[in-house]
Amino acid sequence: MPPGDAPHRATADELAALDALTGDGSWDLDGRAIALRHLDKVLFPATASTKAVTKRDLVRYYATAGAAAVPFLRDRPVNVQRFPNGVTAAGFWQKQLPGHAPPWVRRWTNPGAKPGDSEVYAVVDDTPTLVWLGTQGVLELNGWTSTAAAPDAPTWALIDIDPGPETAWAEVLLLAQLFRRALDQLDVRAAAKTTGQRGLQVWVPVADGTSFDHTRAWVERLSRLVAAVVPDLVSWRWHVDQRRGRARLDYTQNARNRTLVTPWSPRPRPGAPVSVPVPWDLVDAAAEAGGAPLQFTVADLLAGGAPAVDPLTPLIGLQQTLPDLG
DNA sequence: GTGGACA
DNA sequence: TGTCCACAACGCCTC
DNA sequence: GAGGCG
Repeated sequence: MPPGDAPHRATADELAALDALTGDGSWDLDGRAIALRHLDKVLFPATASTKAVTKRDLVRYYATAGAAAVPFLRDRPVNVQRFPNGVTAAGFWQKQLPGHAPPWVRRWTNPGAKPGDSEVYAVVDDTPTLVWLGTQGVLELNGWTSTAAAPDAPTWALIDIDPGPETAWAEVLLLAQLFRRALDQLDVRAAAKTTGQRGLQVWVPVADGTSFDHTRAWVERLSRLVAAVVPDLVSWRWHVDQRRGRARLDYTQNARNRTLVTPWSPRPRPGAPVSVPVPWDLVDAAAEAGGAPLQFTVADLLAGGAPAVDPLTPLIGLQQTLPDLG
């Protein structure tokens, strides 16, 4: 699929065919035949506030959310977290694409792989590939920050607000707002997304050719400026037990083959939370409400409960030079 | 979820 | 034939 | 250099 083309979103007919499948079968999605088994297997058990999510639900989610998620994955190697027996059983990371993947899954060979390293990565260029990963029990996708064409050149600078055990959600929101204020003053465009857990991230699009050394140093610098405003909320200690429960602003993810969870990826946690881009006005509203939750689940999104606007998609490919921070 | 290495 | 097993690993930091 | 950290 050429870059810029809208990825496929499952049609009503395709979804009806998925619902009608009993037992093992093959599902035709956008011209690709996807083998499906154990569709009623529970991958996320029910919680007090959520219903169980089955493999059929997950496939349906990927088939519909692919239209939003694939633009963030396209042309990038992907690292995945797999839970073939559901989120309550042991899972594992996978980088190397198994040889039995369908031939239409795009492959990228890492020229920087050392002996013993993963060499062949999947590239999620279309919705059927995403759905196939779902059939393999992929419950979290981590796309590279750089592209297959230029693996040493990030396209995003990533700000990761990682709360400690003593960090309140309202404080996470405050930190995000402080980043936003700083970015506004610098005339830098960026958008936030939930992580599906307790943190928030701010993604900053950067111009082609920017280096990881540059994005990492820039995010560290900006994070230290923000932390100086609220020194009691942030710790710069390396060891967890020396952070006194405070938040960490983790700039070190800005490196080759270091990844953060992809927008619209589920998280392998009870309730099937999803990492969702959120407009700044939603961050502000949650903060003004004293720390109202900003949490979206697979079930919420299947029911059409996403924010009305995805503020991150319009930033894809924005050629932005990071300003000098003095 | 799947294939490969063993018994 | 069945059962066990693998399926990631970089840069930063402290000691 | 080893090991924690994410």
